[in-house]
Amino acid sequence: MADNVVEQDNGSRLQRSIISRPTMADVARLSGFSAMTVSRALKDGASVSAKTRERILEVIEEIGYVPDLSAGGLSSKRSGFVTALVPTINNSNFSDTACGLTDALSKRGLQLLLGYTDYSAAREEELVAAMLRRRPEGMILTGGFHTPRARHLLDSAAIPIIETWDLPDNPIDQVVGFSNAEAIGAMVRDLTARGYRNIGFIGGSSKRDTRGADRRAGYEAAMAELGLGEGHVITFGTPPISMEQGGQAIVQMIGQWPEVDAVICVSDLSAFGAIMECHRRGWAVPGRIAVAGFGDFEVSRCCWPSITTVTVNSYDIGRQAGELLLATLDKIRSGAEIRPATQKIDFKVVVREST
Amino acid sequence: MADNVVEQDNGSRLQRSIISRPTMADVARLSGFSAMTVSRALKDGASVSAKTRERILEVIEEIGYVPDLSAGGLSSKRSGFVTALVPTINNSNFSDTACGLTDALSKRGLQLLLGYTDYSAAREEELVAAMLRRRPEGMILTGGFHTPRARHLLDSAAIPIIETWDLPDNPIDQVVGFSNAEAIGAMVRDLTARGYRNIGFIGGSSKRDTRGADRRAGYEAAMAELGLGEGHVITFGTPPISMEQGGQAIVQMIGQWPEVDAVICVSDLSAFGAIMECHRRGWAVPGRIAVAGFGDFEVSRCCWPSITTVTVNSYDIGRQAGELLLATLDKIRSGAEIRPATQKIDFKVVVREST
DNA sequence: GCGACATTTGTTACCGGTAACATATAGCGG
DNA sequence: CCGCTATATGTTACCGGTAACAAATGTCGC
Repeated sequence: MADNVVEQDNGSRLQRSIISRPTMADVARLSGFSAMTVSRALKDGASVSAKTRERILEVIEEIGYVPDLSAGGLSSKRSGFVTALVPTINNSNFSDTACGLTDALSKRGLQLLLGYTDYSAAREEELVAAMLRRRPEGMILTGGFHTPRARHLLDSAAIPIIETWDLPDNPIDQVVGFSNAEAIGAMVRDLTARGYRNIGFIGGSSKRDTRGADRRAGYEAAMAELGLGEGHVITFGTPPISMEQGGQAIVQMIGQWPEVDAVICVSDLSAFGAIMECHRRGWAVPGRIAVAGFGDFEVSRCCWPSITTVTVNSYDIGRQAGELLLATLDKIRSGAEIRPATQKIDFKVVVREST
Repeated sequence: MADNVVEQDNGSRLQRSIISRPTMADVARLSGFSAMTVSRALKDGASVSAKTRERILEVIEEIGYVPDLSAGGLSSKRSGFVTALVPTINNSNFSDTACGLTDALSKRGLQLLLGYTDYSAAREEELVAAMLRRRPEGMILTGGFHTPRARHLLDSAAIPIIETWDLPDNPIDQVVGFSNAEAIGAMVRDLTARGYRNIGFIGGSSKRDTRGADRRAGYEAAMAELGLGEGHVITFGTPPISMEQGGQAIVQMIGQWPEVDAVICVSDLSAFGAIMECHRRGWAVPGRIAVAGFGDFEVSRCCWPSITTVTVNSYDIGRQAGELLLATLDKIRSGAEIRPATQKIDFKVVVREST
């Protein structure tokens, strides 16, 4: 695919505007007030007469002044943003969480700066270091596993940290999450109650996806607890989880353990891939084999058969984390006592056609 | 769902560290060098003796100094980041573009700051304003439609702007995209070549998704050109496009025009929803009706029947936009002439089982 | 019309770095 | 061992705002 480059003729915007952008001093000079008054006019709640503010805003509009937040932040020691790190942005669970965060934080004028770690603790470490250089007022992380250096950086950052989507054994600070192991345990119990006895599990082979690993552990624990044997686990490659992996895994599962009558997949995406592969091969779902997923993705609601899954209010994880962060910032400012706490988020097994 | 709050007992990290973070001056004092030398030690390519740098890095490590980029940027007039605005992050097309951008930009140490507009020009305007206050070195936009105020802000920003995923009639600056109308035209021709004659189109009713509107226009143009009549269009609600909407739309399509033998959907997501609804109702795809989508999402490759679609290298849009931005920044710095250009990205109709 | 107080505006210093220029030190050929 | 150049380091000013305090102006009751 050779690229097709077409010249345009709209002049050169950039060369026209070599002159540097107007600053607050320019506004001050042109309006006849001091820079400080201009600064106040832009901040609501400051004491500036209506007339003055009006005049200043006029000048601002006229010369197209745009305040520089990094200069302001340098002086006021408030950067005005919060960082969130998620494994991947292309996953409705995490993007919903990001939306919840944005909504909660924007109420107080805080911006969200998003980074994605690609499920890699090393990249998380890099991002933590890179983000801290911009002095976020708080940080939201996904999961409880971090490199020692990342943890050290976070520990000395002196800003509120919230870990989400998990219940870490040794939390840094605050937590908004749930137990992935328990959630899968609930799914195992639900399948058992419906009469399935030979329940398998399909998940990633890597430990990079720690929530995936927790889910597998939850499966194994529940199987043992219910006296259903050691279980049958098929693993596939590294995250992010793909649909295709689910398809391959279920073929392997049935090949290896034909007696398996139900499979729990680490994610709806792999469950979907598994179900589609079953269609292709003429294996009825749930007649020949039942399939359940995790995460309540849109595809599970919409596909046929619709997929039994564990639903978690992803948006709410973000919203609650955002609100907790705001509350913590308030406490820091007011000098109130900060008590690290864990907010547990509820999950629920949603039974659909696939089981 | 009541939230379950559990107190923890890990001490209060935040209250311990009220003391302000170390600055470059602290490093300077402790290492016995001047702040400027510390600054140079942290910048590669600067003339600092190996011994000095080593000593300085030692101190930095010891006291946990983290440089403040906003202070540095204020002085050097280089913020070190670029902003990209996408309609939504929860769409593999745009998130792939974001990955391509990240990869291209990180080669030169630029960070990507992502914002999502929710397909709203008003929110785009807000984001443009908010982002410009942080002085990005460039900005990547999705599509060519912006509010007048957003356009004005961008025009006076004096930074390179790249519009993507579209070929705007009146571009701001540089463009990396393709014609959505042409792409759908190619799909109409492909279906025609396969013998389909009554081709319908399913898309959003809102103009917010301008790429969606372009695709519809491309459909209508191609139908007229091929003498296939005015076509049959069913619209559903506002973006983001959901799978469910596709399911509802195809039922309406068949109800209204039973003679339709093929449907093009504005996105693979709605195509998928449509196909699943057909399954449910026992309408064979493509026997009773053929269904095509747009965007080559994973679900189309994996589902059964797999979905005929238009594939665009989303990652490459990002990568190329990133590289173009870097090249433009170089030109600005070297004073070379900047010629706004449009880089056309290729698209391709991928025929699969659903047609 | 005066003093007490509230409101509005100005001044100065500083946030934490880096550019630009000045100066000190090292390396090196003759 | 000198003088020249290259390299290493220091000094000063400034980037664009805001905090903190000072000063001026306005308001109001008596």
